[in-house]
Amino acid sequence: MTRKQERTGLNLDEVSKAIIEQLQQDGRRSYAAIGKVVGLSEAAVRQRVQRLVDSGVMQVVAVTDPLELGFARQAMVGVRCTGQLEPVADALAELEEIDYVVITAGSYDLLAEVVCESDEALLDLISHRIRNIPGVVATETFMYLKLRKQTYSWGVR
Amino acid sequence: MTRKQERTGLNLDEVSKAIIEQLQQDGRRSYAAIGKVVGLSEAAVRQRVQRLVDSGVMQVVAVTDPLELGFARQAMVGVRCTGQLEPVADALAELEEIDYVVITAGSYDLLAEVVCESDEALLDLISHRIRNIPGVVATETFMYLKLRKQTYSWGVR
DNA sequence: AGTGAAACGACCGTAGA
DNA sequence: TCTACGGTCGTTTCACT
Repeated sequence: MTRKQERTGLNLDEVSKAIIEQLQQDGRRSYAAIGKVVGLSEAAVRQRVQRLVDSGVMQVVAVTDPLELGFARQAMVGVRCTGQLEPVADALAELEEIDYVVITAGSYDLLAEVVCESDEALLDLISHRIRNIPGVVATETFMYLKLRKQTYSWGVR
Repeated sequence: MTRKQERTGLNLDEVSKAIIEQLQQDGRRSYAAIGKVVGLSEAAVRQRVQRLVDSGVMQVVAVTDPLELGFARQAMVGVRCTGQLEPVADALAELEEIDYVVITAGSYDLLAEVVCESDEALLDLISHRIRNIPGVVATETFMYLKLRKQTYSWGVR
């Protein structure tokens, strides 16, 4: 029941939401410490986290700041295509400088976020590798000037 | 020295990269287990992780799947403005349905990613709350049809 | 799904190089 | 910035509900 709810995204209970919230604040917080906050034993918290991860609702991962790692150029690239969109999305997804690919409805067929070391690397990526993908007919690039908000707290708020 | 390198994003050493890689695979992996892989003691790994987090290079957090949590509508919204961009970015950042705000150079001044439960919630957000922000003159919405790639592995690849 | 208890392993502070 | 070490706390397993 709760399994089903978690798998289908409906009505995750308050305790699991509270657990997710704790791990959004600090992914290494101990199960025991979380248990004290949410009112559950350590083992119960661990089992719930396990279920949340196994069912694909949540994962605990390291996220890094591209700027701090020397990736000074970021941009969103809007892509217009002919024909099927999935093969183009797949080709974009294979490029290591692209961390995000989504098929959209709107004046672009796909959006891809790119992370590069330099303008030259960005130019090479967009001009040669992206625009040479079969089916791509046009791209438009939105250079990032300043990232203002980035939160991973979906569904808890 | 290495501190400075980490803070400025230049030449994070191979060991720290390996530690980040381990934590990208599993943010809860123990320091001791990471130490075995990267060839360092538990305490050394702990100290390096601490430094990476303190310096803002990395954080370990829970990330959730909006679809699994019942947020069925996602979109990227391109925003055109008059005047200063920062106040508009700030206003967008305050909206809880918006998880990502970036100031860009291109045919939009800002891009914002929105996560909503339903079409009605999305309409209310865009039509009333976003478009009523002072300085916003136009928006364009790209509804997400399918998320194809999302990676947090910047800088390790 | 949850608790409690005991053995084990991880974490943390500190000292020393 | 690393290792070594001891005390404390967290995790794991299991029996039980």
